[in-house]
Amino acid sequence: MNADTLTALVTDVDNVSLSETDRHSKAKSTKSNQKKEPKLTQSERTELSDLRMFNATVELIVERGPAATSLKDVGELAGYSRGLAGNRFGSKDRLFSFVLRQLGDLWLQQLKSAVGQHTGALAIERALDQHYQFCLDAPDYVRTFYTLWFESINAGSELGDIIKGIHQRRFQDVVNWILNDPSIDDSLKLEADSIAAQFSASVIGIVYFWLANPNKLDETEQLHDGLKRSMAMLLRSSQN
Amino acid sequence: MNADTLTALVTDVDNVSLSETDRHSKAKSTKSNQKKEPKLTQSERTELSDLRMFNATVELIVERGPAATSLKDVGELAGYSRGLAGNRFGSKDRLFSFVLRQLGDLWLQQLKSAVGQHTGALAIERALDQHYQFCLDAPDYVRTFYTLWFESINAGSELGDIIKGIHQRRFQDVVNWILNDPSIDDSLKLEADSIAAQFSASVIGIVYFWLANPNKLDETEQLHDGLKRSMAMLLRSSQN
DNA sequence: TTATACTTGCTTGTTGCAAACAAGTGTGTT
DNA sequence: AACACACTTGTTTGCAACAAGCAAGTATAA
Repeated sequence: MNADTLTALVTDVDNVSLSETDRHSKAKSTKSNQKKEPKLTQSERTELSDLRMFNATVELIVERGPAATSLKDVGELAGYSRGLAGNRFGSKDRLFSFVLRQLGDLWLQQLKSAVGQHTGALAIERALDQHYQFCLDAPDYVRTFYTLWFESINAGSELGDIIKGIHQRRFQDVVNWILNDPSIDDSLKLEADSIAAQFSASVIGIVYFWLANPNKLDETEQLHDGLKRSMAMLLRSSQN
Repeated sequence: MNADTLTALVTDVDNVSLSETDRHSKAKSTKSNQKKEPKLTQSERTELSDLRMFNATVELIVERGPAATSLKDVGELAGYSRGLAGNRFGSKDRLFSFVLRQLGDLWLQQLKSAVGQHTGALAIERALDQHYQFCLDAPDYVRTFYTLWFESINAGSELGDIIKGIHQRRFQDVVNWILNDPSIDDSLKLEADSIAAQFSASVIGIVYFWLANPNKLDETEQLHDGLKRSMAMLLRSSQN
């Protein structure tokens, strides 16, 4: 419910970033009010606090990692009491799930629009370009997203399921790009699953590299380009 | 110091696994003793407790993940008091560092011996075969290793440095395989770094897939094979 | 409009647990 | 015996989780 509104708010902004001032102007837009008299409805209040805690969580995860991010700090950095984050989300895990879901939706949506109606190698190229662009435009979001992604491998938490879902949707997109491309040989389409799996794995590997080497943007771009070329090669060849 | 002895102990075993019975027989091998009278030297005692805690940590991490693995549980599962793990290693982070280092050394050593004196695509093929074999032979070790690997991305801990070292060594190996292979074109050797980076990233991605889908061994093998083929293709082509 | 009952966002108090450290006990060592 | 070192036990601190309470928004009726 509120999650949608938050996503809308986030994606509203062209720049794919959301600063404190943005939020303020948004809050004041309902009426021209002075220092203290927001007069927000209840749902607006939760929306605002959700958004603030979302941003606080991203900030803290980028800064210290998820393990060192406490519910107390999230609440207080967001401008509330120590208890709000826990009260709202029930557990640290569910807070992270919330954040991950927001980011995942934003992500898939952006990717989809970047690819458009393209298929085959071209679709893959567009997706990889957008993927790299994301690392430039919203590094905090990408870092938070994949940090949570990687951390939840063995956690047996709710996070794992969400990630599986996101991964599955992404994987299926790639399969469809291959299957729907008329220029790709039928013999290759039989291996669409396998090819998509290889692509997905490589993307994960590249993201890991970027997370571990945030300063090496050149190499990160090279990896994206290299994967583009490898995939193009793969999709061009008709032999087994 | 003791780390070496432990590694020796672990690698001693052909099967690359270390069960409770193994440990027991090892302990008893010093003398034919009854139920209670080990008469171990001090260094043997620490070696034994290190080993037991190593195994306990692996078991708990595989079972619950690192976050839910407490120093208390490690100590007690290893057959000691709640405090030993903390006392020995100082912190949870350093315990994990210890475990990671053991596994990393074992790993690199096995890889190296599997590759032997081969170079180029053949070396890569051998390495990937060994890599997959590891997932079959010692899944708990591999899982623990990479779980810690992934978890420590943003942790700002000692783990990160160890991982960087392991990664660097592995990366350099691949570069050397390419540079030392006479059948590879010089123009490609100029890109050895880039190619090795792509390979490393793909391996990480594949491991991630396996961690997330421990049951999908067929697909995991396919991914290994696919990467082999991609690398062979890449190393055969002389064009840019 | 204003009074009253209800809902809900948010805060504060409390408990249990784990990490970290300090101080102690007992076992090999010289 | 005296020492050193492996190991245990006691204590502190901080966080997650939960519960109870407060305050602000919302609905209904006069």
